Amino acid sequence: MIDSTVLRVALPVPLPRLFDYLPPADSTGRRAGVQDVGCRIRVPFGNRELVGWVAEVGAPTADGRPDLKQALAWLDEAPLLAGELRESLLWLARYTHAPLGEVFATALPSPLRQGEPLPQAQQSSAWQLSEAGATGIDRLRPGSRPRHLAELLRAGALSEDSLQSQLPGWRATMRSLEQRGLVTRQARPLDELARAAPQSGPELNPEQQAAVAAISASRGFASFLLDGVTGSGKTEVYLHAIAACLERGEQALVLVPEIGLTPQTLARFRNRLGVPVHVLHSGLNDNERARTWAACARGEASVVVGTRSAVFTPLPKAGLLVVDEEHDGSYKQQDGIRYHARDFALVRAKGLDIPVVLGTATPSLESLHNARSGRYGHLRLRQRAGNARPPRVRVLDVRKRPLEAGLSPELRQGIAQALEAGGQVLVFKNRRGYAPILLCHDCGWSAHCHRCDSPMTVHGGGHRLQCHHCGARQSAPLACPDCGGLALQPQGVGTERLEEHLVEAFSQVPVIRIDRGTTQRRDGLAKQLGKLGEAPGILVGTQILAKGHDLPHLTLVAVVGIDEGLFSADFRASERMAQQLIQVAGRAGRADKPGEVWLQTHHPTHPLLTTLIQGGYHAFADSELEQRSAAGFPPFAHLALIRAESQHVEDAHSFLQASKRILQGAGVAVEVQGPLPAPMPRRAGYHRQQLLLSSGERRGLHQLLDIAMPALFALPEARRVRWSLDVDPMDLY
DNA sequence: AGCACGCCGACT
DNA sequence: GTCGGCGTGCTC
Repeated sequence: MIDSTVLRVALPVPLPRLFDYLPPADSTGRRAGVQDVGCRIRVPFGNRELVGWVAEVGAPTADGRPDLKQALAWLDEAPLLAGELRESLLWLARYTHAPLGEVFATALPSPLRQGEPLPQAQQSSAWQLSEAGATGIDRLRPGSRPRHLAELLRAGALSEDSLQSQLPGWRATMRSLEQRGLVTRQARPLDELARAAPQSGPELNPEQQAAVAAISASRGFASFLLDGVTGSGKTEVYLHAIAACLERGEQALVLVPEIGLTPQTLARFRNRLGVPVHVLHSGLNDNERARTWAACARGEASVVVGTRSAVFTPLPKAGLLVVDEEHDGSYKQQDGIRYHARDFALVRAKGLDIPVVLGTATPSLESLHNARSGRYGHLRLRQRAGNARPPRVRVLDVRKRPLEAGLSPELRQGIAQALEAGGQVLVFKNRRGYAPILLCHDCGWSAHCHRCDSPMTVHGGGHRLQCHHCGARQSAPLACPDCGGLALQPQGVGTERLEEHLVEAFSQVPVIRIDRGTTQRRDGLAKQLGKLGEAPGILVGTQILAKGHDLPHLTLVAVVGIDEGLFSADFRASERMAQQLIQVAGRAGRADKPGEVWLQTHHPTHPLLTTLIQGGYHAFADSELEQRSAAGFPPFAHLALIRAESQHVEDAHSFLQASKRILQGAGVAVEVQGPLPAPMPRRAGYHRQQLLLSSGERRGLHQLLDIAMPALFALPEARRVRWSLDVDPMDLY
């Protein structure tokens, strides 16, 4: 009995417990102790090997088995997950009621998860313009690839990693520039190269100054809702607050929504801050992620901009967290560990004892509620920068009006006028594809997905069918499968059909459709928008158009078909619709050209619309918060959803039934509803059912889940279904 | 989640 | 005669 120490290890398996091991045999004389908590370790598990994290070190538990296996090897000298990040992840595991090992696995880039050593400092070389390149850049043909690459480098040297993410396939172009002596390769560390004199930005207006002052004045943890109308210069506020943070030698982390991370945004951060800006998004490869993670862990990276998962970046010298567009739904992970990056950012800021800024023009009702109740500082920016005027909103009542491709004659005329006046037009329709339904006019049959029981969307001008829920594709039948008739007609209007119609009706100007179908790549959107230039033209698209790039020549935004959103069953549908409407409306008009928003609807007197249009987003939010309060929905109640899916309905149902018995037997006052069919009762061949838990007290909800989750894992019925728990579900799907 | 063990159908 | 289907049981 030389060493009775036991290592309690968190493993990336869906089992709600730690696993005990004897410390590995170690020739270096390493003795296991509390200092090893957070180190990765390789262990035998069943008949395979896993990488786990030492969560606790201690004496063997009384009920533990006597025949412990020995761990195989240490993978870290010093803990990889320590201090604040470890504490915050422990919190996340408790909050999501998920196995700790799975939470750790979610937080780490995959090479580190798989046991690779922490990468060394950035060694990849960087490229910069030579003197000849800096002077000769204007001689490169505008719009060409070499010119584009040279423009990227004009802001300062770039590492090969960031080139890879900004301009895939850059190497060939770079080689030709190198042969002409326009660029040089540098092996020096990127930090030295990229540090440039920060450029100054526009002068801040008094509201922006007040916001920056409030953020910079806070010592220790403080949370702010930066509630600023579109175009009010929230980014300027971030930049000033970050600059102040950099001056103190501290790190800043900026979270952005999935489609908000554009090369333009990055260039702006790089130019204005004068330090390397590290990027983390889904397009990076594993090694790039691991390198950036390591650079942050060592405190070498001072500014990180990233999407959802960047919230797990280690920040030993943290000074500021920013969550841009905090209302955006992409911050919530919808599978695996269902965390909300905005909420977790608050936990991290608390743990790091630094300020966190949530910025948006359309605050989530949760954040607004927190701001109003005094939990967050409420910083408001009411003015648009540069004296731009808010767009004028006009509601078009289309009841009884003849519609062509869903457009009324008035709207078509409005578009024509805007184009004639030299402006650009955005037509917003939140429905991809040609038409949402293929209907047989003879017998009433309509095309449904076999695996989802939901209508298939018509694509390809009427020739193809696609299920937007599971991705299934097939060609459209020529005759009705039911009655054999030839009267199959696409019903309703999607962006594709709108595009078809607009191309025909406005053949003299370019019509560009932008939705998930046309814009796969990250830089694709910029390229497509570039095609429009400054000349009159039409953009047709879905919500992907609601944010991101500046469209300075846009004078008319036409919103078509928001009526679906007015009557959705989901409790967050109104909020989402209002946010979408405000965001897309915010695209219209800049300083020199006032913008207009035309809203085509069958429900011009719907209270939601009238409140939103007459009173703006905050008036809408007031009335919506009242309704949430009355109906017992967030932020006035706290929800958790247990979902189960299975090939056989009975399996899902009996698991949830058994779960409900356990939940109700726990003696905690939490309302349990269900089992009910989920709003998409069948998806990709699986039957989906759910159990909704709600409580006025967050504490009670968690108490119940603490008691019940181990029992749910142990249910024999659990093995026959795919199930998950979602604390704070975004939608009840 | 993986992975093995285990007992019933159509094929080299 | 086997290869392989997925039910069920376990992982310190």
